[in-house]
Amino acid sequence: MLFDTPAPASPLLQNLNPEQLAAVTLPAGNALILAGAGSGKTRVLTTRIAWLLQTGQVSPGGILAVTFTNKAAKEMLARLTAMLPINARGMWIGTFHGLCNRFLRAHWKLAGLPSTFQILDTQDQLSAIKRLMKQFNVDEERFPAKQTQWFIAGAKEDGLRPRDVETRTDDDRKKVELYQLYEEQCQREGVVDFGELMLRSYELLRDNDPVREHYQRRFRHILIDEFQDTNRLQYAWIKMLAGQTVEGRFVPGDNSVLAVGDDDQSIYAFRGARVGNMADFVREFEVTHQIKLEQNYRSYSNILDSANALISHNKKRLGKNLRTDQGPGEPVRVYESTSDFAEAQWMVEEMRQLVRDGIDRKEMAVLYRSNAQSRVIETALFNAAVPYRVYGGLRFFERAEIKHALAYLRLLENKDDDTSFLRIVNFPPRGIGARSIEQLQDAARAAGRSLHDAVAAVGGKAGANLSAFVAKIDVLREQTQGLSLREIIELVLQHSGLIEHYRSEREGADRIENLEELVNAAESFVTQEGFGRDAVAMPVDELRQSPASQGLDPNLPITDEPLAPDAETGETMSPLAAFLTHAALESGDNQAQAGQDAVQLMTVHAAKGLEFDCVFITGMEEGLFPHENSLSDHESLEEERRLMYVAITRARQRLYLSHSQTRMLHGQTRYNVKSRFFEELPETALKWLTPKNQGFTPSAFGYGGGYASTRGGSYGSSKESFASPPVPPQKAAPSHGLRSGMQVFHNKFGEGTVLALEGSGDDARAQVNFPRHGIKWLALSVAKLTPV
DNA sequence: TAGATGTTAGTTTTT
DNA sequence: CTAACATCTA
Repeated sequence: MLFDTPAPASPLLQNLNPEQLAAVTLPAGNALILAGAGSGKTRVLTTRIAWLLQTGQVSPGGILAVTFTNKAAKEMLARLTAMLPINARGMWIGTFHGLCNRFLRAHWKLAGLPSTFQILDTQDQLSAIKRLMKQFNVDEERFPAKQTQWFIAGAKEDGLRPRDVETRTDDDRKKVELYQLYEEQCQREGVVDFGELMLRSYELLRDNDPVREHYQRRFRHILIDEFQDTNRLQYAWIKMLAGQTVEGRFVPGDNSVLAVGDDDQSIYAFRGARVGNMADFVREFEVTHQIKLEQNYRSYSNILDSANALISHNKKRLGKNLRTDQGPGEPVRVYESTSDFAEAQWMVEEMRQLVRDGIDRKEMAVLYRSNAQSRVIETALFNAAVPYRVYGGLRFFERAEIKHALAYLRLLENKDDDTSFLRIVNFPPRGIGARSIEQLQDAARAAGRSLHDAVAAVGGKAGANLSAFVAKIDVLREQTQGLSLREIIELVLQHSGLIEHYRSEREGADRIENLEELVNAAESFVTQEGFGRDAVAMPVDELRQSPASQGLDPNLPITDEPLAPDAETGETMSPLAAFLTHAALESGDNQAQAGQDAVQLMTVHAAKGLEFDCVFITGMEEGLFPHENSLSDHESLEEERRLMYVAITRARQRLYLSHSQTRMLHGQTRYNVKSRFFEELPETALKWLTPKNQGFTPSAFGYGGGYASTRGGSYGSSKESFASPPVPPQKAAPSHGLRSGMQVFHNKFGEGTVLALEGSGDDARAQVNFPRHGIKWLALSVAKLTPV
């Protein structure tokens, strides 16, 4: 046996494999768990917490467990309460942002925030930035608001305030200036964005010794899920809670940090995630225990072998190999189609067969690299009347009508929230146009006040209209005092005129339905167990509670110390404030019609953490997957490979990979070669449904005569080849005579390989990989390319 | 102020 | 090719 662990004494520890058991029962100290896909990571994490509690090593108040998504946090909590009859309230289990919010609600004064601070989501943040840029006459051509937003969010992810950002160019300086102005605006309005929640919490911990020491003493065990996805700031935040930096050197504290992650599943570098945190963690936290969970309980070995072989092409790895006790299972099926249309058509037929073989549609997933690819697939499924569900897109709290209603509610809470003010000042229309608003903004700027407060300074008809609006809000605020959350929302919906407005709109019925759903959401928020956990701050109560009062062993070490200076701020939030927080931090499931047996469509990113019996990975082409923007540098190509690794490991039983010779993109037909990832998969695990290495010959490879499907295996077998699907108009072969995969010669760059072709006639372009000069796009009307 | 028309970009995304 | 956005005209 690998680990010398005592026989499981507790029923908690039964049925754990040796590595899992070792991880669950690790002694105090810092440790890293490398948890492969499908290796029972969540189980280990929750059992670890349960075991710590049950063996009296820690009280619930001493636990800090951090995840990235609300879903993961909820699942952890649910599993934990199923394992142990404990009061989960004292535990800090939640997302980074949820916990930071909780922390800031408790210490708002020390953090320099109003007690009613509101949270800006990404949309709100963008509109706040646009407003700011207009106000300061920033050229939006040179500084697109989106880019400014990206810059600010990126800086915060790295823990940088404006003065910390290095500037080289004038553009940099301008961006930093905007960052500074944005900060001042947010501060004035009493709002914080997602990054700010993290950064403020971090800075308060860093700058306030009593607060930091309190929480350091309190959280004996810190557990972090998906550690490979942490950004610089999140890692720094953890260090703040679990150690000291002495003369620039980090010294781990005496609490225990358990980081769980998988470097091979790091797919969020583009939003600031830093896999390097894993190696840094091992070094800086002087990790003595590293455990690899490599036993996979999800997939058959053909699938795992494919995943292992693929990911072995990455250089930067901590090293890990998944294994399973299940047999080889079915081969990984590979299909080549002539067009994206045909690819979708084939998939629909295949799915129908799977349904006939008794597979639930909800156990089938179609994964693609980018959202744009879903369209063709949706059309094919729709035409074939196959129920499907697309992940992604607007979530409940992001819908316009919901955001409008929330803006009213937010203004009741915080009158200075100008973003909310502007959203609804003329919605529904009440005769307040751009001119009036401009006047108001000028007045507000002059007085250094919020829009709400500056209304009195605007005269004339505009002023009257504005005053009427503000009066309405103020009256609503009065009227809603003491009402229940449900009553507040109902009253606001009525008096805002939103319902009425949507009633007169053609497409309004859905929106009204959603607004009614908002009342329900609030209702269940109040009654459900969710209330009071994530959103409401009650740290003072918790802190003053002794472990004994939580129904635990009174001999446990007391970890709850009296709180730092502004402890008096621990008053419970109003249900409205809590609900608004909830709305901002948890944009709502986007499970529109959950429960229906529908095929699941989503990007590979969205599929992380999920699993399905049958998985189709589509669009396996150079330029798409790996994405063309990732081809130029090694780092991002490795991330693409990890993405493919994530995609493969979603499948339990059956995996399909498909690629198409042509694909409509941006309204033009592109000619693609199959993905390089095919070359990185083990031939023995694959089964080519279409002849391998079929060159690109549009006319020679038609529809219908494709292949005789000879499925075997667990789903029974079917023999018939497909009925010919409708034949779409076939594109003529391109006139330039080039094909993907061809070797060509260029006068300047020399010999190269054609990777992709797009456009036709004068617009035709070719993407060519020149070994000495890299990958280039060349306009065929200009560049002379001769086939070698 | 609103609807109409033009313009432009177009990976991946949770909080 | 679209969808989202911005600008223009009734």
